[in-house]
Amino acid sequence: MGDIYPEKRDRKLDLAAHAAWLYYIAGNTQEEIACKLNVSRQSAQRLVALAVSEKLIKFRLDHPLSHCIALAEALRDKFALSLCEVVPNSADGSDLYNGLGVCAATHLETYLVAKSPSVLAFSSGRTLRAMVDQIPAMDQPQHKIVSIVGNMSHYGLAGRHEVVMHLSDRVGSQTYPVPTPAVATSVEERDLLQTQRSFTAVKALAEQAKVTFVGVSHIAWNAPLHEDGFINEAELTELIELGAVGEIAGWAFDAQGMLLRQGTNTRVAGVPLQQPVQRLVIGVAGGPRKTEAILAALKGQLISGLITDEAVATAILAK
Amino acid sequence: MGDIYPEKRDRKLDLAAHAAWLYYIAGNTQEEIACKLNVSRQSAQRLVALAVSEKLIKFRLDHPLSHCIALAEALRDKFALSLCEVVPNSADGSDLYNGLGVCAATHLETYLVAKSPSVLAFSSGRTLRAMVDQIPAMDQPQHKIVSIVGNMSHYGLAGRHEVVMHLSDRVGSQTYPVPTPAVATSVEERDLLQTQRSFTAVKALAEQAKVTFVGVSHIAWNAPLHEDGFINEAELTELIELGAVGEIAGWAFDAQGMLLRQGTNTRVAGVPLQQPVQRLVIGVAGGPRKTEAILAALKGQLISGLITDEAVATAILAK
DNA sequence: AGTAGGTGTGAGCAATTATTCTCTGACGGC
DNA sequence: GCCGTCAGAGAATAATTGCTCACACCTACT
Repeated sequence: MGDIYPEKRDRKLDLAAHAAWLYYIAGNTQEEIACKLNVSRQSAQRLVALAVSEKLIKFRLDHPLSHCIALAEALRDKFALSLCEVVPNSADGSDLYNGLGVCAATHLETYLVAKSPSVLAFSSGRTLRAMVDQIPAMDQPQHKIVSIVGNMSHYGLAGRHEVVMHLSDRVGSQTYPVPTPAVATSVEERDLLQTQRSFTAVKALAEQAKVTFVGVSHIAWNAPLHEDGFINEAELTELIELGAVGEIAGWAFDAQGMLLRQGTNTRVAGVPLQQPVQRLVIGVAGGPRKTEAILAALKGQLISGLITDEAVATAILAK
Repeated sequence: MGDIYPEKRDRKLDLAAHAAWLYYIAGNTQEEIACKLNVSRQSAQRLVALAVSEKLIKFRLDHPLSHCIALAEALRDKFALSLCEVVPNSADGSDLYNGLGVCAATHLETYLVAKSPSVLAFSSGRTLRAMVDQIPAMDQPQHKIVSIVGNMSHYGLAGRHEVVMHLSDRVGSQTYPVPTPAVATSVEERDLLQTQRSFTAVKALAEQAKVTFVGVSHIAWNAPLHEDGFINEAELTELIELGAVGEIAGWAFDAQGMLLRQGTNTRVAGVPLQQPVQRLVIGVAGGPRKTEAILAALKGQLISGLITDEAVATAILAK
């Protein structure tokens, strides 16, 4: 009688298929299915579950973003992120800042439109600037917008990719910029800057920020930190020799995401990063050059949220 | 500002896609989704529902019988059937009786294995005989097995495709055959037969049957009713001229499924059919020749359940 | 033959999901 | 500019679903 076993199992799978059809395709409830198939409601439930676990019924997401969603969820799982978004790459690779900006902006907006006052913190950079450019004008004076990074170069110029002032222009919130260079010329200068009343206030605010948006940059010969004049060539060389692969808000870290204890990191004038980060810090960054830096930031738990592009997400997951 | 509308809608669809992904593919609960997407639980529910209604998420049944199941459900809907099964056609078209038999037998078995006594009624014919052949031996004396159709030809021979005696042999139930010809030679003979004690008992039982399995046959020059000797050629010709396209348990009906009031129908010696049928009467029939007869039986509400094959189901739905 | 282990079933209950209702805020017409 | 209408969000509630348990049956092993 052994030969009736597989047959019996087949019959059950057929029934399960039928149940799954009725449930997912015809939209019946399990009670209706039970009735139609002449089984108890519990059995109907089991049949549906069986069909799912046996992969008799397949779910397919028919949406342009479906691949990105899958990547985002994979990243979220792998690095225990509170938030992860992956934006599609346009075919020609242009327009990346825009895509990231739009995506990050929608998240930022959810905080901005809230009526209850929040503290929102930001680093600077091209990507965050693209985000701010997507924010429509509004009037939300109840929020506090804090910069966690000095935005002047050594030469006193305002940084090219200033974020917080532009944002506060648009949303009318109180702003707390950090009127110092990103990297002080000496440890002593850094210490001095950090005793300033304005800096301690900013630091206290930043530490209670509901969310912090940060850029993630790579460190190499074309590093933005250098190109934008925040560090000089010698400092950049030193960082590279120390193994730096990326930087967040001026703080350089190695391939494992560990913040360096030497080089310019001894003189960064901004609010320190937590490692591992305890609050919601969303890294917004994309582009193949940044892949290693972003991966490192994730490994080192410097960020708890990530908004990136499809190519980077794919590359990170492939490692 | 009109141009932000479609954008807004897109964003919602993106979100809905994400929610659906998390729900159906990642198996998250709606609360987890709500948390991950930073929306309320209700909104998450709405997003999932939206994704389903917008067909963002597709369900596909990956099962050999999936097409048959879809056909069966379509038939069930169209003709308000309590039960409908469609069995696949084997590539070469052979083996149809077997397929129908196996399928019908599984339904019959569910009644037979029950411990509480039931009355089960049957007509006769090749297809039902194939069903009975699939029933394993068991010992269920509590049931009553009733024939609703006379099973003798005019010449006193037992019908070639006798059902109830074979079934009772296998399951050990009490049997109530109808020891008359299927069609009497005259109205008077029919009336006489129907006053017999044995017939009235059978009729009473049949009318309380939990389920009735009937064959559905076509009426044409190669009609089983004629080939098996239940009616002669003149009677067949008459039926065809009266517009008969099919027959159930000897009762002929036209293309609309209306039982004829003339011809041999005035002399059928079996239990009458209800029209429309109120109880569970399962028609078991397949093969392209029977398509019209089966369709008519459905239209005329002579059966409330159908077990047929894929080709017939497809043909019926195409009409 | 009797019993232990496994498989499947139904009941009841807990968790999840769907629906309904109400409210708020936005838009358009007057 | 004001009011009506209406979409969208949240709360309450109803319905559905999933889980756990206990029991029954069946198998296989002693």
